Amino acid sequence: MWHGAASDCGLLEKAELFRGVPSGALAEIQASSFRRHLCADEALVRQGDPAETLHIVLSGRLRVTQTTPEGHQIIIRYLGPEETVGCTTLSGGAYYPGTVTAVDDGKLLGWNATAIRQVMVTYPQVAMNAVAILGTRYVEMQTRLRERATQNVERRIAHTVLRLTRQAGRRTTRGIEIAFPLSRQDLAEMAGTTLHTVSRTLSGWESRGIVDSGRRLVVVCKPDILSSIANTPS
Amino acid sequence: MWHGAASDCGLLEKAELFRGVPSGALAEIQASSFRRHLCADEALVRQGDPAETLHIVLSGRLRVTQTTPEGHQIIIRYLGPEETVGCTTLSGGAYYPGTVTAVDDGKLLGWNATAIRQVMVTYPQVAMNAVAILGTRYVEMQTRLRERATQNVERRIAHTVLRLTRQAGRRTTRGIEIAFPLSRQDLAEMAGTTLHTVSRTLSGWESRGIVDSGRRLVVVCKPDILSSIANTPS
DNA sequence: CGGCTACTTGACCAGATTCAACTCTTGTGG
DNA sequence: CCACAAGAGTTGAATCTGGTCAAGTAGCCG
Repeated sequence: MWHGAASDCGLLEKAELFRGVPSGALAEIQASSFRRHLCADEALVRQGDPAETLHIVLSGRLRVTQTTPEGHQIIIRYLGPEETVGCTTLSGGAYYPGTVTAVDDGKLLGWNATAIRQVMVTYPQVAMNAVAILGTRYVEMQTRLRERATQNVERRIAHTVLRLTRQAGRRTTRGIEIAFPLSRQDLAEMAGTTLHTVSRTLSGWESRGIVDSGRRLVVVCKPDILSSIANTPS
Repeated sequence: MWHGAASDCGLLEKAELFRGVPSGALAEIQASSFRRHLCADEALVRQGDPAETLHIVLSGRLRVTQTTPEGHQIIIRYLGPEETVGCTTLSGGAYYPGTVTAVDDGKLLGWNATAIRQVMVTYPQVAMNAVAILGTRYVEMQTRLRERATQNVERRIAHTVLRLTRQAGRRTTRGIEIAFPLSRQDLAEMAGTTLHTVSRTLSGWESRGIVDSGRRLVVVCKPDILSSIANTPS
């Protein structure tokens, strides 16, 4: 669907950062960009490095993580095609707050900090889009923080899985499948729990026929029941 | 210090949203604004209402909260002078994700959605500032989420208190005092715990001479020891 | 003084983490 | 092609942090 669909012109027009920008401008913007290929498990930016580039995803999927000094890791989010990587560069932060790693092989388009900031000043629509992107992510984080503070593990895992189906769900005969490799550990780092608890919870759901999961795979068979779990007060 | 210092001209020049904007532009921007007074405990915007206005704080302090359908509340942040209220309006969200209430009496300047979006398009610096503000808050939320996921209660409370001293700390003879009324419940809603646990924790610190707290009051006597608590792996 | 709100503290309990042992997949190299 | 190592997942048992319940004290305002 996404893969290979991007011809050489029109790479930018669908990107969330460049929506609504006139195509003449897009050509000029693209002229200042560079291409980047990324293999699975390769890091694009590292936590703590100076924030010097911004990328948009053309194909593939990336994972954004943060690691504490003690070595605990959490997953901030996954990014797919059309999305923006390295927002810190947009907002003028000095260092990347997290690490971005490829989950699949993928292609990206990149700009350095000064180039993209110049683009924002020249084309206000890009700046407006940037505001919208960051605003959305900010609210998303608020929601997750609230979930973490007020819900028990099962509900949080349910929410996490549902969010992922919305973001990267693929219809199959068995149900909605999360379209990239996702381990118990990954889910745990998103929901703020341990892989053991995730495993137990998925096992429970599996015995009730709500999900069908395997090695690095989750398929939601009964999304409605999962939503009701996600929304039932503990 | 802040109170009353703002004369009629130059209200905007210090606001985080309008930094670096030429003063001619500021006058024009201010012309499209309206004033608003707010009494303690009065709500400025309500969670779920259409996002129609943006404000900046001239004086006083505000609290941003989110409430779940079940009635659990969390505190997203406190806002003081120069800060921006209702960022959702900037980023084009349809509804306010949280409720903003006055902690003290205060004065604000407001714009409606179309006016402020027009300002951003006309003066790219404002849009750039908006990107910076949202970027900072986004990273802040990431940090809190990570804390919530990886640290025990005591560390989280310590971090919360330290953040508040940085944001609204006032030097006194006893130590650094948080300069607005702050109950155990408030701290609990920020650190993601219960007022009981906050109370117990503060009692413990008090007996060690680290803090000195009373009814809706927290004074940090030994900030260095508190930092070490905040940064010691559990 | 009485009523209200904020705060404190003890006892108990439970959800979730930790520890530990084991199984199932998958991929690799002899 | 099979063996085996490494990675991923499962599950039971013990433990414990922090929440819940309950009862009481202290400060504030009309």
